[in-house]
Amino acid sequence: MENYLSLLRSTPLFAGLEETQLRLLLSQLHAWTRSYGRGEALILAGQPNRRVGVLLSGGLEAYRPVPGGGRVPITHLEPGDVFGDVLGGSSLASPVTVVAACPCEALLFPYERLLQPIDSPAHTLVLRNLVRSISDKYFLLSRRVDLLVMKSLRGKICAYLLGEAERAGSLTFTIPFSRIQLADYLNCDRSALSRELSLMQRDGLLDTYKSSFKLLDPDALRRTIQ
Amino acid sequence: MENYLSLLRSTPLFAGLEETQLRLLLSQLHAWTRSYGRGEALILAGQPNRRVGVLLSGGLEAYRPVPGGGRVPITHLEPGDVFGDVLGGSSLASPVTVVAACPCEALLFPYERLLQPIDSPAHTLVLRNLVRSISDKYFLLSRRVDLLVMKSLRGKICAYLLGEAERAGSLTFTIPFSRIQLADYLNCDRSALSRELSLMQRDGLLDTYKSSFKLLDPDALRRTIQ
DNA sequence: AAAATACTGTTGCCCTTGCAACGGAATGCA
DNA sequence: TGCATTCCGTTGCAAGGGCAACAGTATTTT
Repeated sequence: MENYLSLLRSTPLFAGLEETQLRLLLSQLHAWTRSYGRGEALILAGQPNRRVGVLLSGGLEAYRPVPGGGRVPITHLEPGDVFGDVLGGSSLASPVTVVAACPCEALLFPYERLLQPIDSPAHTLVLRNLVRSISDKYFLLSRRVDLLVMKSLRGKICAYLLGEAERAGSLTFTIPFSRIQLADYLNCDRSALSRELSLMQRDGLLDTYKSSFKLLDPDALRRTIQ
Repeated sequence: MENYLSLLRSTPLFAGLEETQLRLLLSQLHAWTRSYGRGEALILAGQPNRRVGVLLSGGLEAYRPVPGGGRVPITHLEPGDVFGDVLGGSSLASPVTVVAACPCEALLFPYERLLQPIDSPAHTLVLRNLVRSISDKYFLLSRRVDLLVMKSLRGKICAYLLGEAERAGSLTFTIPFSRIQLADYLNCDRSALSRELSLMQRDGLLDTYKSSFKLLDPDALRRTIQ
């Protein structure tokens, strides 16, 4: 854990803490670290989750299993990202599953510790950070809804790609999805996605090869989603 | 505001506070009350929002405007419900609009006040309540996603009605939507919704008149969503 | 290197569902 | 009471897109 103090201080949850503050807080929170193998679940949908975690190394995938075997990808998690925070306090079953995309290490601590009566400025700060972190997750999910409610497949694709371009700050970018994953993300059929991407290339809207995209006419894309 | 102290003490945000604590906290938070006329917006999508509100009387509608003129209903708010909490801290534009469904009164206070360094147990408690409140909103949105990703219209309807039946604790219940609103909520065409409901009645799955529903074969509904 | 597996593009079929138009019922306004 | 408006169910039409099957390429395994 010592090796990760500087990483932790740059995470959304522990931002703003001095190293000594952080060290003390971690012991107060009864935090520990654990390793996970590829494919191992850190949070399992359908089961309550009473811990907060911060990813220290590796990568995680968060998705929502849907009845019928499908899955709705939520997000990728990278070192420094927080997970389990949204489930806090509630003893309800988690709606999401979080699995290790590769061998990982994570910092964990019981959620109650965070919500216990507060006795230090550091604790206060972290609680405020927690609020921010959960809000961010809400916004992320909210953006998913934007895609899901688009009436046409092309609309979904346009909205998604424009968002990615904006995030990348460039019209040429790489998405973190394979075709299959992207189809899951957009909640559409894989072959239909391939077909529509082909048509969009034919229409001169974009170029794509594997996970690389180049938007040739972003204004046209914007028009199709109005 | 005095009239509403007991209501406030029963809200998710102020639960657990003594009356004197609450009175003091409200002044520390610089809280005030305001009235809104029917149709007036309390939060406007696209604009930042720096306040938290608690509805004291009347009713609110929260929805997400989507490019193209449509809207995605999020939830109804009733007295005691909190709004604006998810936007907290962030100065980003709000993704949701909250409007008064009828003449309303609301308690309001600046978000920063909540997040300022904490000096009282009451403040701590409210902050913990805030975390819970935001989490609940996340779960609510998450349930929306469950409906939106269903592949067939009948699946959406089944999932929605089963959820409402569970909430009501009965197979006979009334939904808080008109047909048009329900179509918006399920993100489908109104006439297609009417058609499918007719077919489901023909199939002996349910009875419906206006906003009243009676599920005749809940197991069959469960099977269709698998 | 060969074989097996996974990923992606292509295409035909056809069902679901969005769309538009219409009529009747209900509600609100004058 | 009469008129205007809104809401809801019905239906014909067209097409968007899900589904399945197949082929080609990339990747992994033995």
